[in-house]
Amino acid sequence: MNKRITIYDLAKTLKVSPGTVSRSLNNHPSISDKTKQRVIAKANELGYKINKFAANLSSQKSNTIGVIVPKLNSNFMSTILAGIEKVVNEAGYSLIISQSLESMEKEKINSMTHFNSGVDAILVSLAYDTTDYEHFTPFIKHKIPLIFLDRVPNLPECLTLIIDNYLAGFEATEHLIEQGCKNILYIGGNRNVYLERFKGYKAALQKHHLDYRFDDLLETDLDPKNIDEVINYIKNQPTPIDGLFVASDSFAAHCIKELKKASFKVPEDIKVVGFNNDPISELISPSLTTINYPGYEMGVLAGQSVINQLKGNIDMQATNSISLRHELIIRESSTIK
Amino acid sequence: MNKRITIYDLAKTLKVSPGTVSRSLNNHPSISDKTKQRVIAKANELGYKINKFAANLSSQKSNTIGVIVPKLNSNFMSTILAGIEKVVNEAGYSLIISQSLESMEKEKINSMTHFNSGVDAILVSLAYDTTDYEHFTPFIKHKIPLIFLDRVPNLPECLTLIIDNYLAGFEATEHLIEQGCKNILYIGGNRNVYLERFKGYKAALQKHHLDYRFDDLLETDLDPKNIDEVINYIKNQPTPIDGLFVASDSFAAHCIKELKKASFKVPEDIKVVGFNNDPISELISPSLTTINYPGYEMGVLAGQSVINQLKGNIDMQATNSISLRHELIIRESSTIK
DNA sequence: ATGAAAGCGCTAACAT
DNA sequence: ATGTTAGCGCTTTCAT
Repeated sequence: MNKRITIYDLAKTLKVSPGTVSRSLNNHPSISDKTKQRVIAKANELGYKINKFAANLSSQKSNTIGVIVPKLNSNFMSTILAGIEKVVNEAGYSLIISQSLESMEKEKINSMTHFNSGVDAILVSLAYDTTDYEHFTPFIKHKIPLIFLDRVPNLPECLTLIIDNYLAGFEATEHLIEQGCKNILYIGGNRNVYLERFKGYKAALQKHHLDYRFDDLLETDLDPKNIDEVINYIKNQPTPIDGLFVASDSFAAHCIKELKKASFKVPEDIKVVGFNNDPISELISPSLTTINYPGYEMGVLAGQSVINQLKGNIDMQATNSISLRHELIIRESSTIK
Repeated sequence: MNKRITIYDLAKTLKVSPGTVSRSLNNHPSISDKTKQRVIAKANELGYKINKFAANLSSQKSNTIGVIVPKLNSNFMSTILAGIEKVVNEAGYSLIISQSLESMEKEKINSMTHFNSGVDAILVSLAYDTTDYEHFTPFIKHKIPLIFLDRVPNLPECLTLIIDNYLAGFEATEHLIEQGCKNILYIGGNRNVYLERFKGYKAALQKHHLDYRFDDLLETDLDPKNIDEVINYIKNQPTPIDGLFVASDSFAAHCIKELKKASFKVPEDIKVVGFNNDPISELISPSLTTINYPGYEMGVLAGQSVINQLKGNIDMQATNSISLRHELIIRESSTIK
């Protein structure tokens, strides 16, 4: 194995100083074009490869951005990640991705790891579980850009990217009401984004003088294995439920499937609205009315924001919370022709 | 800002050498328990944090594993990634993930980046586009573990994780034949895994003395926007097509939807088999017969393999290709009760 | 069991 | 425009 070429080797063969080599390779303005060419040519010739370990140590930067998401294998999250990766990759950064698996403990460990690895910035979508934010203070103290997306905390120091979950929940619910539903059930969590959606749901019902319905049972984690409980609950209501606002498309799709099995007709007996505009929503039948959540755009925006902060392009003090536009997409599951 | 504590600070306050501190922190056997305790206690007290940049430079390892996938936002890939992340995270490694966006050029750049960043190992699923593998030779030359999954090249030096796409294609097609299909169309690519599936399809038809059908048109990249071409093709066949083997569930779901719109009956007129066992497959109606592709398991196995190689646990010379078990899952889209 | 010290390869401040 | 040099903070070999 031919040993690795360093800038010292280049310096020696080119009869210049290591500093000149370093600057040439980094396209430093104070080096003459001629020298730069020479250095670069020789570097290619000898197959020089930078040693990032040394560069990182010296500059105390890693050109690396950390990401912590609840889970990788969800259409929504992987779409966001795709957007982030595209933007930061183009800007010359790499992404270190870890998942909290919805556990605050793991989130803590992951953020420690990221901090220790010396990420230049970090993007986080919180675990469902997360109740305190102590584990992010190292980033804040060291002025490492910290951006939250989708599932965000109340930390005034950080940029957060969200949609208006409250309003989205309100619109979804009001749409059901407008379609004639009188007895609408919310299925989803009651924290963070889910809490906001729930609040929007309640507000819409109140506005229209309807009772809201929520059962602990239905603070499901939206895992398909809990579908039976939900269906049983629906079956056993004295006043029949005629509308469902489900906080995720995937779970909504499972609901529709099981409701059909249980001989409910969707949308005739029960109208359903989901959330996210997951690809699944337009493929099931009836196709699912849902809230479009611009995940890819959010990822792109997150990427751009973090790059801006790293480049010092923008004074982020001003904007510390950006809300993306959502949209109600009306399909068959909530409308009768 | 209180400046960062180093091992020198610890050494000074503890009146030991930096070497002792370093060894204590790394749980080196030749340090007495007592000293270790003292060092660790003081480290916690002063809030010592390791500087990975320095540690990496010194040890020339990063505790980092690179991953290149065609795209992040596919259910299949993100499921694999979830499996990988879980395993390597537990083993103390971080994942640097990048996407080639199905372009060999970007794959090249990404692999250079990973190489330069000093990843300890790299996992790759090839771009559809990739025809040569030069860009992986640096890893091989430097004996950096290189593992391919799903979309793999013919490189005898590397471990590859796959399923038997040929056999899966064969079984999917033979299942359609057994259900009475005489005129079966393949929809998918004709490279790499898709080529294998296509070959399996052809073999099944040959075995049963049927003609195979394949049109350039239908070397679609399985993007929903191409669905119209496919449907038109099907409509315009002199002998009606009665079976569809589609190389992805998501595209199969779109096919079914559009076929229904065009008043074809699935499965009565046309039977359909997909590929992957995407969550979508059991939610559409009719539910989709498909090949179960154990993505999460493949991710876990990839993670374990790479950890084993890094720890030198296993002699991987012997096994350089592992094939996971797939499974035909028969649902409504291909069977008439 | 511990200490001393030589790197690891690059960056950047300072000097020329 | 280029050279010099002092780190960056840790690991690890060699000595004790």
